[in-house]
Amino acid sequence: MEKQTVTIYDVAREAAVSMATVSRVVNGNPNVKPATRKKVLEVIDRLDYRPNAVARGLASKKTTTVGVIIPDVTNVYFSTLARGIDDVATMYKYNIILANSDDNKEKEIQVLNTLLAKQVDGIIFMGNHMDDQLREEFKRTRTPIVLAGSVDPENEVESVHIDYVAAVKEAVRDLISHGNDRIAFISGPLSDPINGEYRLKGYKEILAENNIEFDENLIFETDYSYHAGETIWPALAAAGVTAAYVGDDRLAAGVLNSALDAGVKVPEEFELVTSNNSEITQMVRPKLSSITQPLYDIGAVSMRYLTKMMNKEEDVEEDKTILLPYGYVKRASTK
Amino acid sequence: MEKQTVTIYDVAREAAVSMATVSRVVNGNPNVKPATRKKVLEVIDRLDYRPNAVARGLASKKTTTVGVIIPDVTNVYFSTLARGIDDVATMYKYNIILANSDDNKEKEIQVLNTLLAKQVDGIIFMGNHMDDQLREEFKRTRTPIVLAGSVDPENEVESVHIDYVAAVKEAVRDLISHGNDRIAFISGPLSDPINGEYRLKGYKEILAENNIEFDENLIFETDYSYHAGETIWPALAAAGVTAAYVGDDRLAAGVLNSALDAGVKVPEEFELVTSNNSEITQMVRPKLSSITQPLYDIGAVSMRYLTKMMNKEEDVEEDKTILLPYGYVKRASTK
DNA sequence: TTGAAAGCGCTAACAG
DNA sequence: CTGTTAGCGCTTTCAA
Repeated sequence: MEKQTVTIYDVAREAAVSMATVSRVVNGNPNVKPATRKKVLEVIDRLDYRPNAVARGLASKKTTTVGVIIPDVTNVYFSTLARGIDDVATMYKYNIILANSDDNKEKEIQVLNTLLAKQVDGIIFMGNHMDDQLREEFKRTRTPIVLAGSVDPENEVESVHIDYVAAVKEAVRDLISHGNDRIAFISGPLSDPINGEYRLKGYKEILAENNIEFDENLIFETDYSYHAGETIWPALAAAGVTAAYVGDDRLAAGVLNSALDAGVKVPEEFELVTSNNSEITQMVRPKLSSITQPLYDIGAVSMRYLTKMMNKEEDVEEDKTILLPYGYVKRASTK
Repeated sequence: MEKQTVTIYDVAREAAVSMATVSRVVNGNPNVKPATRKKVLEVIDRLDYRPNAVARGLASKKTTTVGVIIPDVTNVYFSTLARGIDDVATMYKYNIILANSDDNKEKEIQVLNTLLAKQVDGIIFMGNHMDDQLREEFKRTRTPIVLAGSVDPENEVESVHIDYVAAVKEAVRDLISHGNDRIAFISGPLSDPINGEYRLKGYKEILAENNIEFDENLIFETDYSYHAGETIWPALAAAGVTAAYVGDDRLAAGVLNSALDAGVKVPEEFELVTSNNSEITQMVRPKLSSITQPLYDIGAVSMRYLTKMMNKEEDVEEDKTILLPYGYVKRASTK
């Protein structure tokens, strides 16, 4: 039992054909006489030959692997996207190199470069903020890139996500319809376009449509953690809030428990809706009303989109951004 | 802007040195005169040269990427392990190819083979059951493999995890100390050694030590989902259970809510402890008492262990399994 | 300290 | 339908 590395050459010799022929049968090229194919296949089986993907990649300039940049796998929002990505990647015979970026600019760029060095055929990027530097890096490469569940305000790089503005409007509209007029907007960093531009825009719009004055004191900017929400109630109470829209489920669970632990009745005295409809929304009591997003599908569609770009398929979308449908489910955290 | 692929050859020409020299500076080989190194570095920078990792891999037979087989990234238990793995992988300049297996034997084997075809330098496997077939596949390859948070009952392949038997004993002991003598054991498939062998063993042992007769009707075998727990209360009630040990947090959240929704008082009428101390345990009310496992560390240590094996370091552990410390935190779900 | 040259294992024209 | 022949871009002896 030694460093037995069976190569295509060994197979060719044993089968008494050329390497080219072996290559053909391995790659399913139809131009091979059935008899020879059978013979080669037998030898491959007998020798337990396994094509070396690295050599293949070097020769063909295709690695059948795509890079996936993710802020943190540990966050269900992203891991769900990742699952969708991996599933369709597998479907199309691709593998995924997963790299955590912590949403950190330096890491993102550095990871991007090592992915490129590894010659990935494409890249799926998930992140909360796309800035100019990153956009520049993206433009420097000819490797296709698509953003999954993330937005590029400049709309220069292809992306797939939901219509955040409309979704937030729908959620807040529900709150307004119950008579609330002091509704908190609680989200992660407003510097993330998804919060500061889209969601906030939806929030403001629906307020305006209902003649409710926008009050800056009702905007609560935190991070995405459960912990951030856990201690927020006093601030909400001080602002005279009776309802809240929250941009992240874990954060929402924190907000909910924070209110509950303070003796507040939900939804009687305080209503809240969250944004991702992850399992968490149903594990807490009362269950959380939430915007629903087809996270798995966003990942899946992103990857599908990427395959089209990698194969230079003709029918790539005219528009660079694909919008998937969102929904809204009412549960016990709202009246 | 064309297919500009700058190769090591271009750099060599521009810098008026040989490819070998360029290779040396790129790889930090000390045998290069500072002056030449500087010159080469300048050209590299000017040409924006980026070494092709695939070519490198073919020539050196090292890809600096490791394969990670995971049942489902979407599960925090595993994604936390994965995060630990990725972080130390990055630290050691490795990248990770992440592949979901759904705990499915065929997929596992198939994924293993494509990983091997891609010439990964090592593999980290996470899965609930190691069977003979898989073990055979593992033994066929010379690529180092370590199990993270998973066990090989035969102890033939290296692994890192906690002492499940002892951990369960501690958790159940707490329940017993509160006077409970009809304690349910709720877990995923008993065919998974971690449940059927280790945890169950701990459960039986501590029962025996306290002269409590083992009752098979108190064993509830389900899957790992939240949903599975959500409907379990009637069965528990029928069995006259007053406490339960649960093998998975999501499952535990389901069990808890199932009891709560049936009007049962926790912990007054029903106590329960769970196993992974994920964030979920603190999001539900009452918060769940739980065994604590250093999940991130298990991932990190696994990867560190793997690097040692890949570098054939001398001081690889004598024993094939590394046990990390566990803990137990009491919260409101137990008296 | 540096260079020449032989591969690594496979694909992809190009002939035949 | 099959074989020949170049590489793909880099590492790695072996000499110098």
